[in-house]
Amino acid sequence: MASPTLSDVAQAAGVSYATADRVINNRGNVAQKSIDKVREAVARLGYVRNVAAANLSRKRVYRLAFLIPTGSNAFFRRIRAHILQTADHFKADGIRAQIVDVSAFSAEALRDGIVDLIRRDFDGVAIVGLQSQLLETPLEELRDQGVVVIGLVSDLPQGVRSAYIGIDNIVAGRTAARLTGMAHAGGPGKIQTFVGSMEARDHAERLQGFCDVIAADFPNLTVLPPILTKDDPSELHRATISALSADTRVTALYNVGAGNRGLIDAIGKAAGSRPFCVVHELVGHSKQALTDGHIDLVIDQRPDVEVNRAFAILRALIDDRAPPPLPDLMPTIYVRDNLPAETLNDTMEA
Amino acid sequence: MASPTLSDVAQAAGVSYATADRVINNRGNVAQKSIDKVREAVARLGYVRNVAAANLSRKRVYRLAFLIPTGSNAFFRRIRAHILQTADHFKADGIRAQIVDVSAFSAEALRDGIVDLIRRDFDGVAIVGLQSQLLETPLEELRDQGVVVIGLVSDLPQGVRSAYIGIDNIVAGRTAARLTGMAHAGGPGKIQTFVGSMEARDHAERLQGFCDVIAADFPNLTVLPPILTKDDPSELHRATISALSADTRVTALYNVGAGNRGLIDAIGKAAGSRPFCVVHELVGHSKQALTDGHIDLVIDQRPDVEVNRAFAILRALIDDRAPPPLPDLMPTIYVRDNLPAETLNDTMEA
DNA sequence: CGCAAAATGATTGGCGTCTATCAGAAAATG
DNA sequence: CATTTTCTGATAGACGCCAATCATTTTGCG
Repeated sequence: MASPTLSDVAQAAGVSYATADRVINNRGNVAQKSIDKVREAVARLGYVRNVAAANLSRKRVYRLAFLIPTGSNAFFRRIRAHILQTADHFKADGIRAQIVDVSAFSAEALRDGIVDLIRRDFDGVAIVGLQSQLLETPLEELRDQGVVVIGLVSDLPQGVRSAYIGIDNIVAGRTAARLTGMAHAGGPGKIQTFVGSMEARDHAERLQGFCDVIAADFPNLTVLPPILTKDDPSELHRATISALSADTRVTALYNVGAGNRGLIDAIGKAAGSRPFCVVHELVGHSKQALTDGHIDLVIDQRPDVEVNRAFAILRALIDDRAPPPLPDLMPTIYVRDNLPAETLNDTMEA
Repeated sequence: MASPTLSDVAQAAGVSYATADRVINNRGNVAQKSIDKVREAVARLGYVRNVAAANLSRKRVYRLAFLIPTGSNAFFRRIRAHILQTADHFKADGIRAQIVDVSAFSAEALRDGIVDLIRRDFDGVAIVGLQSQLLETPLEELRDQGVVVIGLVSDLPQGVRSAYIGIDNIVAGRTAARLTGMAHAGGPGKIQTFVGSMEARDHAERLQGFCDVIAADFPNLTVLPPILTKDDPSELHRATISALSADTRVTALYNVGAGNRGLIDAIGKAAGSRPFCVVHELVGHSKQALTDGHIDLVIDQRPDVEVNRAFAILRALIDDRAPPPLPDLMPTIYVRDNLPAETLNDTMEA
């Protein structure tokens, strides 16, 4: 009934513990015949290495770093809170995780942040990345030191990271479009879009996906050229007001980027009926706006799920074993009725 | 830099290892003064018990059972696959999980299944439950043996389980209604609903939530009385055809229960434009129907997430410690654009 | 004060694995 | 065949914690 140990395996295979150990840890200097005997015994007994004992014995400590942009962005505050909370829980499993601040969206700053990591002896790092060649050399250096690197939320140059954890932003845009299209019930419409910056890859991809679906499946709708907002709430506020008051009746608004507070305020103050509104990321104010009926949909990338995955994947990569079965990550649709219970979001509001 | 051990704590507190151990394991026979000293040292050093070492030492084995209804239901096949996969992964952590079959939706059979568990020495069980008083006595007996019991997907009588892991079906129904309402864009409409059985609590709750939202926020829409289908695909097939051909133009279909294959077939064969269609649970055929454009939305309860949670919560309850931070569980909305990548679902199709 | 009760210290033998060492046996080599 | 090379066995000390024992000290109380 009890799980077989490596001693049991050795005995069953008719070899010594030392030989069995040599086999399962690939230490070499073992005859093929012995390897086969041990493998057979492992299979027969259903031996599985006890990771608790293994980690204890080899004093495994996972030192993880999360490179996260600074700034007051509500979304990244959410990410940070999740990381800290998860890190706290995993302390008992020998995992130390810390957040390293990088100034937001500057390739140079990010490169410097990565260079700093090199001397700090981590086992794995998760980075909110950028597509910049500046990062490639330092990331290669990190990797050469045996540090596992993954992209989080926003991808790194593909050659130098072991995994990317984040949603597909084309899918996110397509999803927004599908629902916006549905909400027109076959009638005509004009959709005003807002982007923070067309250089931001996620923004561009979302807009791309959005336009693709509208063009393909909703010929009755037209997508107006995006208004640039720099993710700045006051810019959005202004742009929203002008979109609402334009003669050409806009039937829907879709903000690809951040700064939703401005959009929401503008809508909240506007009189009469409003267009169908879709934004990204569920945070304090977007959630409130859903509840209040100021907006209709929020497409969220579930940073909590992403952080969970990041921890699990980092651990798996460091141990060089298969990650546990984890929920898939995809853009999640919130309406006012399926909002998650209050957890972190409220405390985030401040 | 290295984590403090209990010996370090004892030393820092100026007591012996034995006393420190007595404190952190609540063994009693310790003076308050010593307790305080140890607590202070723990806080000061940031001591966290090494669970790997602890579990190793106490030979912790988590024996878990999942009581799952038998039958060819695609949803439960999905659940089973996830359980087996997760169980396999956690073998290395000293977790043995097995699935125990119960014949579907019979309170008597479920009671017998629970009674069988009593003699089988599990540490925790997750049960796809029913609201039946029949279950209370055997569940109490289980609990008295120190077995942790949680409800999964469908709740148990509340007094006798430690947690429930599943979505709120009222929320699920409300979500379906919100989107169905949106899809009418303010125009008039008639919605045909289908339920498996009004005795099934989840069905009743979904319908309830659905009707509530339509009544409150979409006065232009009417919900037709539900058609009973017993979750039988051929019943649904028939009912769908008649709903589609009725003189009174139906603008939306909402199936609260299972048997979607019949509904999908009927729609696929129908000519011309079809009503807006919403169903529950993403499985092989509902996913295909979304992709093919036969239906518009699938509300899913993410059984993979549920199973993940079940394992984590059971472990936490057995160890009497806080569960790890986990993603919230809520009805998830799928359109054809945000479908998860293929994992289990395909193999499930057979 | 004296005695029982309560509290503490000191210590031990695991748990299953890793890592290392060393002697001895088997196999390959010329 | 002797000699080298390759392989094997036996063993031991960690890792951090648990559970238990036993001797000793401190405390409370009459």
